[in-house]
Amino acid sequence: MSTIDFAYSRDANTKADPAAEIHPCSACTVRTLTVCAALEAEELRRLAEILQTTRFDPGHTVFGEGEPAETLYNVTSGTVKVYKLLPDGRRQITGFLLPGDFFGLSVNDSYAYTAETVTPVSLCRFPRRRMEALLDEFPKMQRRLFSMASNELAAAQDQMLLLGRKTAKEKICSFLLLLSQRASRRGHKTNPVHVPMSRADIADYLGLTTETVSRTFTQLKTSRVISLLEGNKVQIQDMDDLLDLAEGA
Amino acid sequence: MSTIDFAYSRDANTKADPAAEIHPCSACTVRTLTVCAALEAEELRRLAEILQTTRFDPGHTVFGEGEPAETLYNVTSGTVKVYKLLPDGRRQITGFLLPGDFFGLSVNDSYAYTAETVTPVSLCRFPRRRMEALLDEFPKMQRRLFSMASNELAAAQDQMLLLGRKTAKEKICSFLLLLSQRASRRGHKTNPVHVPMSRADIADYLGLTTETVSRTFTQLKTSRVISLLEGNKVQIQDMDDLLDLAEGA
DNA sequence: CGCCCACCATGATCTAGATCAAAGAATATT
DNA sequence: AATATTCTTTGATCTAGATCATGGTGGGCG
Repeated sequence: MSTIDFAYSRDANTKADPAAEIHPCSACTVRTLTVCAALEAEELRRLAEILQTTRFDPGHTVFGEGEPAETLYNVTSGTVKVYKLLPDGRRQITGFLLPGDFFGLSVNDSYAYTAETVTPVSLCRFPRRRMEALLDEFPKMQRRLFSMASNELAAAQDQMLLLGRKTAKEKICSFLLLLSQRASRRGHKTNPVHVPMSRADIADYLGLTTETVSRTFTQLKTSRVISLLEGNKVQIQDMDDLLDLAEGA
Repeated sequence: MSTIDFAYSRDANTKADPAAEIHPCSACTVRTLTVCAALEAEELRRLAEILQTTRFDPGHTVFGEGEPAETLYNVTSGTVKVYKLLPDGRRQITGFLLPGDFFGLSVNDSYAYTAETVTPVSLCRFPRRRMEALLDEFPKMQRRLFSMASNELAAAQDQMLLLGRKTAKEKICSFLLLLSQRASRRGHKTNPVHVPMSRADIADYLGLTTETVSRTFTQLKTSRVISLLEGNKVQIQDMDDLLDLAEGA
């Protein structure tokens, strides 16, 4: 959910084992190194000790809303969606997690949302109790975590503005812009931007229906704002155009 | 934005001076005491030193989006709204702050939203730099702040579900329920619940128009779910009813 | 006391986006 | 290669809530 600047950005290309197999996670250790940039060698060694990586297929539920929150996750590769449901099945996706993002943090004892993989995903697991112990020992990590939560909060407020007040077209443009910006922060190319999630997922993220998402994409394509490329890529024709469209300016 | 459980809950009834007058804030010191429950006497003394209280009239802008974030605020009495604007003036209120709530925290150097008073308000000010220094010294405060941010994040996700997927009726019912719950957590009576903000503010919080808010209130009144009392109070007839209506169950 | 002005309610109408329906297009399965 | 399955696009229609318009109401102030 939170995006962090990493000194490096390539993901672990370890041809990892099928779902649920577990092994130590060296890539994530490096990530964590950056997260806790100021940590001492000893502290890093201790952190690395508790890290494990797991690989999941698309459509796998990592954890469900209400389950006891025993693990903090970091995305090593792939995309994860987190969402909340209403009793009748209406769904709101509250975030897409990309490599480098953390999720599963909870101050209560249970998860407040469901987390599900969108693509094949590698996750680095931080057992909650051991993580908390580390936090007590190393205030710098605490601080970093707080700053991550604050960033997420700011993003959440942007999303509220989007959900409450933007039109369908503005929502789609904002979404593409967001993906592009996040790609840039992770050191990937921002244009064309990779859109790994389905129309239905985009709809549930933006408070729309799949039909409206689809129609809006064709509309943007027709008016030469974007073009749709092979492999779920979207080419943005004019970034400034898109920026204006995203804010209704 | 965040709600915290306080050992005590009555607000400072000090007949304070007109807008912008400043004096030491003893009530807030007590609040902060609870926030940092585990702090030592010396730590508390240091905190009390940096606190100041200011009183504002309704409709006063405490700070605007984009201004340098130099102060963290705690609501001593009254109600504050925080919102974001689109270039053409569309507004999304992202939260109402009640006594005990903090706002104005920013990891960046500028505020991400505008904060404006709804009722007469007393605010306790925490200068940012001195606050940060204290946080460095006392990790427990850092921890408490993190937990507050996490709670706010969970609330933000609930609000996204509301904005993206709920009907007007469900939104209004959820809103009343939220006010009631927050009143309860602050040790006030939960029914009838005090609704200090205008229809327009409620509309901008729920992603509706004033007309729809008004219509929905009368609709709920007609169907005997609530009744509107004197002094901006709303009597909830059946709490369970309301809870079902809020989730579309 | 009564006038004003901002808030609130309610009616009439409109429309963005939902819903319903069905035909392509892509991907997986046998 | 043929077939099932799921995702996407597009069309036709409907509707919740927006917009436009107007009158009611209550609290502040001369």
